[in-house]
Amino acid sequence: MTSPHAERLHQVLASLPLFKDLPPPMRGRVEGMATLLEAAKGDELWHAGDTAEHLTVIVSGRVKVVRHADTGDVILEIFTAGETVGAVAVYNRVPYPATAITMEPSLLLRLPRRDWLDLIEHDPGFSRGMMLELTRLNTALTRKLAAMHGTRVDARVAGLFLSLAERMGRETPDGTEIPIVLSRQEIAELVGTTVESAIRVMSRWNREGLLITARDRFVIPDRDKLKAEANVADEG
Amino acid sequence: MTSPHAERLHQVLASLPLFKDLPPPMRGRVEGMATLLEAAKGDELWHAGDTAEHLTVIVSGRVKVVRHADTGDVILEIFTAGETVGAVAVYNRVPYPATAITMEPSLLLRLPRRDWLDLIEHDPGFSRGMMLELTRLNTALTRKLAAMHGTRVDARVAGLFLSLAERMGRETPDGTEIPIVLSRQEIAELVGTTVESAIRVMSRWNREGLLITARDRFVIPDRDKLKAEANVADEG
DNA sequence: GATCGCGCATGACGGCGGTCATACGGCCCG
DNA sequence: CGGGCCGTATGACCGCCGTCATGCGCGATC
Repeated sequence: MTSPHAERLHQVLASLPLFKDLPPPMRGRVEGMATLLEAAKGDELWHAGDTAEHLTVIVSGRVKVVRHADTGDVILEIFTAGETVGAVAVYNRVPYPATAITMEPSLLLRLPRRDWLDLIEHDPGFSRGMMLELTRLNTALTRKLAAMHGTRVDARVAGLFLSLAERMGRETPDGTEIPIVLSRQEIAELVGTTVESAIRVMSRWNREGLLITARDRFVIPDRDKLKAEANVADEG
Repeated sequence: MTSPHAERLHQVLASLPLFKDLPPPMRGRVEGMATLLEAAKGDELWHAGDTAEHLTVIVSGRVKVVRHADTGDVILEIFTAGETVGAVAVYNRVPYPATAITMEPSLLLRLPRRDWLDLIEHDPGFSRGMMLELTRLNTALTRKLAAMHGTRVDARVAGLFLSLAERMGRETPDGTEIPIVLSRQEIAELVGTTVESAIRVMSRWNREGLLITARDRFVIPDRDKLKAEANVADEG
């Protein structure tokens, strides 16, 4: 029973906020049901249309959820460590409405649908957690939808990085640092434009020192200047 | 106790799918908690940012949920009789993320938050209904988000009316009839464009007989032709 | 009936950004 | 080491559509 895998699972469950407050006996049962999955960068966790049989929790790494459109793909949301992915589809046993792809080497916890439902039914904290997840996703989607429409590409990209700075930024002497790798292609899909347009904006800001692209991170020297850039287009 | 209002409430609850399968004693309790509200066309049920204290169920009429953007408003969704509005916000006691406005004279049922939560907790059908509502909204939003982005205005408008035809269309000898009044302004907000662009598309289709605007309804003589119009732009 | 307001319609203009083409550096792999 | 692939970068073109302006028809209000 103390295989390397089981041992690791035990540690993981103890570290995840979602599980660590669970009463020990219940957590023991979860250990018997869940499985760990290592994924390389770019792996497809599932494809739009697949049936949802497992709840996925991100232990480490990042996962993007992409919706295919005829004119190109759109990244709906980026999820990071500690968050769950695809909860809506799993709960209703509905085909996934979008595709999930890892953006880095990631460690994932997968919990069979039925066991998760049990958990929800017996632990009020779990169902509350799911509702919270749902509302967050919902408001994020509505905000994105509203931002998408009239606003210019510059403004949308600026908004993207400002929200990233808020969610995972770290203050340094040089400015706000966003420790994340994001290809121009992904930036484009996040704000709903083409690669070329994304590149144009990013390289211009690189020249002007507004937003610097480093090897493994982005740096915003002056957040207010970037915010100004976003607002210029707003007042249309 | 049998005031006109109470009498009417009794009838309404018996007719609403959401309540009519409730065990009679429970339904009796609901009658004591809920209130009816008549709203004229254009009334604001609530504004984005308001705290959500009541669940709203549409008895008759239609309600649009609008998100304000600096460049103009976006209609996120249109709800019709039998559907609930704002469930997410009410459940989590979170400020409404968007504004709700009636599109016609409407009759609304309002249920205090706490009573609704009680209902959910004691009637499994209710919680299941809410989850369904949530997923529907979620998938609708993601679809809209994907459609919004590259596609041309023509295609988006065509998509709008095709989905309307599916949701509330009736077949007649003249084609598919959509019994709904929708101003050009509202069409524009639904597909995320300006009034002028919406007008241009609509009047062109009127001339060409693709989509006819009547006094109180729209008519699609040939659904396939409209679908073709939507696809022309797709293959970008 | 005169006036106002609102929704609908149409034209002119200009710019943002999508499309196409080309180029360059880094990395993997034979 | 040379070749192919991918991500990044930059320029040219042009078309969709957002913006502004103007006009018309209809219902409402006095």
